[in-house]
Amino acid sequence: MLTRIRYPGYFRYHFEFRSLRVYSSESKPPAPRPDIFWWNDAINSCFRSGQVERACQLFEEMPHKNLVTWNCMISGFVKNYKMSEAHRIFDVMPRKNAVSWSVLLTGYARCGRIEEARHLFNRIPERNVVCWNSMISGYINNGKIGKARELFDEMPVKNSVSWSIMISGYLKNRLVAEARALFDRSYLRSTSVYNALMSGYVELGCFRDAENLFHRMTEKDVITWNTMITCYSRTGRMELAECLFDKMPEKDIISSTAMIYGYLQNGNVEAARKLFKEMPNRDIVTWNTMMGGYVRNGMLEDALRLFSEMPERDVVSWNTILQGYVQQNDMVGAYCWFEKMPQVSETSWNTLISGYRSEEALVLYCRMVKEGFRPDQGTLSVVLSVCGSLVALGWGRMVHLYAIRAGYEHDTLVMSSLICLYSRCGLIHDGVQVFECLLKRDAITWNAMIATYAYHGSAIEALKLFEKMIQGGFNPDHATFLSLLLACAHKGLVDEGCWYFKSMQEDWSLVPKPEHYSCMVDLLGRSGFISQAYEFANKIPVDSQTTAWETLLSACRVHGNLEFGELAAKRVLHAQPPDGGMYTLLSNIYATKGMWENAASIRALMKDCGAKKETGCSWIEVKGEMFSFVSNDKSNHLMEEICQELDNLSIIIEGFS
DNA sequence: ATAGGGTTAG
Repeated sequence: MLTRIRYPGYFRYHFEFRSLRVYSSESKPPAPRPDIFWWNDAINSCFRSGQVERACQLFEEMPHKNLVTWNCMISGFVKNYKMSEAHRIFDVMPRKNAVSWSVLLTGYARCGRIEEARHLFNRIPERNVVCWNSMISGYINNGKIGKARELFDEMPVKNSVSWSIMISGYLKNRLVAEARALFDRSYLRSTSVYNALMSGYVELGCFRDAENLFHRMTEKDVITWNTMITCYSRTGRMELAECLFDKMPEKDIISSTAMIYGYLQNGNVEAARKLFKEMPNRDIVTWNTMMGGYVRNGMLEDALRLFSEMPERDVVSWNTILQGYVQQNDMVGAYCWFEKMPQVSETSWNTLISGYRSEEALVLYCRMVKEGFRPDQGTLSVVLSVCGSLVALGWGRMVHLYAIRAGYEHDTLVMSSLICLYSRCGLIHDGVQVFECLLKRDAITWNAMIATYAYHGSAIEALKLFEKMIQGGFNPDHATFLSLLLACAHKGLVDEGCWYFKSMQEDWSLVPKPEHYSCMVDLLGRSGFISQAYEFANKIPVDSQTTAWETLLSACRVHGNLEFGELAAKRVLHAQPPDGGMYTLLSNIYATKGMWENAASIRALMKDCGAKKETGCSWIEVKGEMFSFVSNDKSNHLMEEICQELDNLSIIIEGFS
């Protein structure tokens, strides 16, 4: 039950919204003549909503300007990525203070022009703490942690913000030991310094450290509580999140949104919906969270309803719905939606491309470049994974070259996708080479390499690499354990698999997802532990059980287990639409037991409900062109030669075995 | 009251 909730963020937003409405009208400011504060406020509002021209117009019109007015102009231009205008104002302003310098400096740092920022810093006549903090933060955001530390040690007076910046800087670079050491010798420990360390721990997956810190803190503010709630909700531990949520003295919009996110992540749509409805005020992120949850839970209709109800939408809202269409495999719908979007971002393109598992994805990628968008890490990663599922090695290598040229040679996301591509194409060694050459690694790259070994049946290599990952101080996540379980399943390492399944929960506080349970069903089923596998399948939330039952059914087929085979089949065949492959499996189980009548009746049933076994299809890329083949397909004019070559290959392969 | 640095939700 929610009691009083305060939503300061909302009120601020609402106020800004009303201000915008007033200032965006073409009419002159109302009488009596507004004072200088009014003008400055108006200029800020215009800049915040991207109305740069209007802000300049007000600046020209205002009768008297003060130092703050000039600083507002610099800040406004910086916010709108207009550095040359910002610098021009800075040059011509009659008087400057520390604010003027630090605003401009921060602007340059945010554009990646860190040298220019440093040049400005050197010229500041009287530097205060904020100037120093701005420069240090600039270095950190540009990946220069060493420079940041140098300056940090040099600065004559530090405040608690300085410590926060430096500690979270180390954590952004995964340097946990350095962050901890700095925290230990920090003499100014405000709540926000604790918060910086705690949120860094959460970000890196050091949940135990975050928890310990949380319990040690005597003065907690809203951010402290929210950070810990986020930690629990991201890791699916909703009972703990609920406990904190109920206990915290003052909830805000962020607390509720974090809870909603957690509920949705766990598929608990009802709890999320309830909380969402109870919230007296929402800002736009809350709506997007709720919508994203609907989409992830396959409820596009509900997401669309919310989309139409929400008072204001941003590009994330549009992208979320786009993701919904893509997830439902409705690419016609996705494309129509994409065309309707008032504004698209790189993410929109990436989402659309990711939906196409065919050459169309590559065509779209070309169009994206042609329309002036710069492929980012997400794009390259998506395109590489499409190449992977097409086993289009030629295309993949081309994208690899582009990635190097565009400066993504050491990007962990892009390189991980490349490793996966090579893995899909069977070139494990090429993947290893990419992995070895990386300047830095993260959980994603480790996962990619572990998955490679897992998929190729090199279970021992996968498990060894996992050990190295842990020794390197990286925290495994859901994907890591999925690969490990898969590796164990392939090799029939039942004990090891069970051990990892336990460890992921007990040592790493990860709540298994349906796919982990499915993997356990596979692991146990393949090795003939059919009844244990059955128990695992029953632990999966009903909506996500189907795959597990399919897995169990095929295990029953292998081990000729009729009793559980029928049980599993019953569950699978309830699923819509009817799946021909499953009927075939069950019928085969009957057949191997000599129960021909049952087998025949299943075949008849299959015919009745119109289920067909999906036709198998394979394809190959030759010199950039894709050729696909289905059974009994004679359309390729080289079919005779192809069959001849296949015969030759079969002879060679048999010679090996 | 209006301008600058850090930590929390998609």
